Amino acid sequence: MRTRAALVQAARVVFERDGYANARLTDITDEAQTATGSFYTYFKGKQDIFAAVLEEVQDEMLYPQVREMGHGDDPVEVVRASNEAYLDAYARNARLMGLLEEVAIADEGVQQFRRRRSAAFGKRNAKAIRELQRRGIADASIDAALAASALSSMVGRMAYYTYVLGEEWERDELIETLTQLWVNALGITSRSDGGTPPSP
Amino acid sequence: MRTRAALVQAARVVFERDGYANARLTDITDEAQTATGSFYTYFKGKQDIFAAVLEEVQDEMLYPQVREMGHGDDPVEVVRASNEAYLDAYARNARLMGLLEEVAIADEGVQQFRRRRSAAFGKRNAKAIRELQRRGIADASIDAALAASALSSMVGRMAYYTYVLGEEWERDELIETLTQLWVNALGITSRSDGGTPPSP
Amino acid sequence: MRTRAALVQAARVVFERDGYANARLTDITDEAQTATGSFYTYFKGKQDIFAAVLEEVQDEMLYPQVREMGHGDDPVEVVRASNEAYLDAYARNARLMGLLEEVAIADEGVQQFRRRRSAAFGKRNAKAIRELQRRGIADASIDAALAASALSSMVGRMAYYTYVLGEEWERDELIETLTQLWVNALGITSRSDGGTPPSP
Amino acid sequence: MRTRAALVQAARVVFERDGYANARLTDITDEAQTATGSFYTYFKGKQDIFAAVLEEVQDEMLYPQVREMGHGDDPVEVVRASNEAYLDAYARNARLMGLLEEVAIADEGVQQFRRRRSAAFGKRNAKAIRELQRRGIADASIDAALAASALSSMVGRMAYYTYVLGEEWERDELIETLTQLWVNALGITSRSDGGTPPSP
DNA sequence: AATGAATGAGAGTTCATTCAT
DNA sequence: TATGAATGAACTCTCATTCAT
Repeated sequence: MRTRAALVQAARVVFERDGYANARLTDITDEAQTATGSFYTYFKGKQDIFAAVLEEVQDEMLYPQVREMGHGDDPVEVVRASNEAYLDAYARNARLMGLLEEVAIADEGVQQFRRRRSAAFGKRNAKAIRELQRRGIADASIDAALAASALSSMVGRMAYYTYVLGEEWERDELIETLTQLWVNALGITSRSDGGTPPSP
Repeated sequence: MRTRAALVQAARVVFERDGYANARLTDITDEAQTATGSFYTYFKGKQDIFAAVLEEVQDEMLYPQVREMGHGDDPVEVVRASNEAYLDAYARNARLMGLLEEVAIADEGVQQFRRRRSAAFGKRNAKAIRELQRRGIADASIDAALAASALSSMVGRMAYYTYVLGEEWERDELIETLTQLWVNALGITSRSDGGTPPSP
Repeated sequence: MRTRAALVQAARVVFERDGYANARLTDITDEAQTATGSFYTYFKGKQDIFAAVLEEVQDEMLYPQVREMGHGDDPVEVVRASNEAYLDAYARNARLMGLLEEVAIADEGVQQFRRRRSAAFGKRNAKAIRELQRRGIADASIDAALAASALSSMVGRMAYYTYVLGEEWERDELIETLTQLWVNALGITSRSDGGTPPSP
Repeated sequence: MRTRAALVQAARVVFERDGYANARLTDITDEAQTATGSFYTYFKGKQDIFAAVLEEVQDEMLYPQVREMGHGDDPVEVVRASNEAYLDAYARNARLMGLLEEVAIADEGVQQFRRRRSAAFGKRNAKAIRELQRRGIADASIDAALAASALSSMVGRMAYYTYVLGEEWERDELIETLTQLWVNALGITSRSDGGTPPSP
C-alpha cells in the first residue's frame, strides 16, 4: 500500500529529526501527508511503526564484522577493511543508530530486534575467529564467541561516540587504532601463515 | 534538606521501576510522600531530578579503568582486578546504567554529564597506558588516548549487554576474556618488566 | 467550523458572566459542550479566544463618532443622534466593554485591537470636525484630531461609568448634556449655515 | 509596624512593575524581604494589600478638578492651570493610575474606592461650575454635576491614553486643546465679567 | 511576630486514539 | 480505505495558603 510506505518513510524522517521520545504521531502523518486516522489503518502505535522503520532499513544498519577471508588474504588487511566499511556505514546512518540505542532500552520489541541481529552477526564473527584460530593465525585460548561480541562492541561503541555523540576522533586514526587493537587482541600477526603462532 | 533527599531517593526508585519516559512526577512525589508542589521547590523538572539522581549515585557508578599500578604489580592482574571491580559495580547499578543510556540520547544535560565522566576516566586510563608504554610493558605504537577509550568501551558495552539487556555471559569467563583481550590489545605481557610475580 | 463558533459564543457567555481573570478554559469548553482539547484546535489560549470574541462582536461595539453629515442636516441634531446611538449600543454590550477595559491593560494584543479601532474612529471624527471647521460651523482654532479624541473619550467614559460601573445618570439627560458639551466645545451653532431647520 | 509598611511599599513596586493580575504574593514578600507567611499577618490577600497601597498613595492620585477661583482670576487661566497640574501629576503616577483602571473592573472594593474619590471630586467640580454659572461666566443651562463628571472624564481619559497607553500627544497642545474644549463646553469666556453671557 | 518549607487544589496544555463522514 | 475534527484522560506546573519551628 502506498500510504503505508509513505508513513514508514515519514516516520524515519521524523524519528531521525526529533528522536523517538519527542516524535508525535501527528508529526509523522503530517510529514507523510496522510490523515491522522490513517496511521491506525496500518500501525498500532509508535512502537509498531518504529519496528516497521527498522525492518525497512535493516540492510543499511551494519554490525561490525570481519569480512569473509580467503586463504591468500592478509588477515590484518581484512580486519582493517571491515572496520573501515563499518565506520563509514555507521557515519551514514548515525542518527538511526542512535535511535536504536534510545529505543532499545525502553522497548522490549526493539530490544529483541537488536539482539537477534547482534546474535546473527556475532555468530558469523565468532565463526571467522574460530577459523583463524584453526589456521593458527589467532590465539586459540580465547573464547571466540565472547571475543567476537566484545571486539564488535568496541568498534560499534567508538562509532557511536564519534558519529552520534560527536566525539572528535580522526577517522583514519580511529580505523588504524581499532584495527591494531582488534588484531592484537586476537593475537593475529600479518603474514601470519609463515609466522610463529601467538603464545597463549 | 530532608525533602530534597527524599525526592532524589524516590526518583531513583521510580526511575528504576518505570524507566525514565514512563516516570511521572507525581509518582516521585507519592513515593517520597511529599506534596506535588514540593517537587518544584528543588527541581526544575524531570531532567533536573534525574541529573540529581546521577550526581547522588555517581560514586557507585564506576567507569572501566586500569587501577593505579605499582612497580611490583603484575599488569595483567591489575587489569583483571579493574575489570572485575567494574563489572560487579555495573551489575549492582545495572538499571540505572541502562537509564543513563536511554536518557543520554535525548537529553542534552545528561549527555554532558556522561561525557564529562567519560572524559575524566578516559584521561586517567590514557595516562596509565602511556606509563605502561614508557616502561616497555605495552606496545608503544598504539595511540594511548584512543586505545583507552576503545577498550573501556568494550568492557562497558559488554557490561551493558550482560546486565542491562540480559545477554547470558558467565561472569568469570567474561572477566577472563575481557582481560585477555585488553592485555593482548595493548601488547602487555605478564611480568614483562622482570618484576615481582603477581600476588595471587 | 461549527465547533469554533460554539467556542467563541461560549467564551462570550463565560467572560461576561465571570470576568476575564476568573474565566477558566474548561468553563468555556463546558459551556460550548466540546472537549477540552478542542479548544486548542482553534485557539492558542485565553487571550486568543478573547480576541476572537472581540472580532466577532466588533460591529456591535460602536465608538463615539459623529455621523456623516449632509449639507441640510442640523449639526447639533447629528451629534445628538450619534451620542444616542453610541450610548444605547454601549448599554447593550456593557459587560463586554468593561472586559475590554480590564484586559486591555495587561494584554498587549487586546490593547493593539483597541488602539486600532480607536485610531480608525478617531480619524473619521477628526475628518468630520475638520469639515465642520471648513464650513465655518465649528471653531477653526481647535486641533481637530485632539478634539476628536478628547470628545470621544468624554462620551465613552461617561458610558463606562453609567453602564459598567453603574453610576446613576438618567439616559436622556446624559445624552442632552453630552451633546451640549460636545457642541459648545467645538463652537458649533445650530443651523449656523443658514440651511434647512433640523427635521424633528 | 515596620513589616507592614515594607509590604505595602513592596506591593506598590511589584504592582507597578508587573501589573495586578501578574503580581504574585511571593514577589511582594521577596521585594519586601520578609517571609512569605508574614504577608498573612497583615493582609487577607492580594485585594487587601492593593487597597492598602491605594490608601497609602491616595494623595498622589489626583482627579481633574478646577482650582478654587478668586474673583479677580481669569477663569480660562484657572482651567488651564488645573489641567496642567492634573496632567503632570498623572504623568508622575501613570503606572498606578493604570493599575487602578485594571483592578477597578474586577474588584468590587477598589471600585468603591474609586467611586468615592470620583464622587468627592465631582461634587467639588460641580460646585465650582455652579459658582461660575451663578456669576454669569458659564452657560447656566448645563447640568453642572453631569458636566463636571463628563469634562473630568475627558481630561482623565486623555491623560490615560497619553501616559499609560503611550499615545503620542504633545503635552502643551494637549493642555491647550483640553482647556479650550472645557472652557468652550461650559460657555466660559475670558474676562467674561464684562462680556456677554453665553447664549443658551 | 517572623519564618519559609510544605501543601495540594486547580489550571493549562498535550497528544494518542476514535469515529462519523 | 481515507479523512481530520473531536475527544478526554493524563500530565506538568503554579501559587495562594498554612503551620510547625
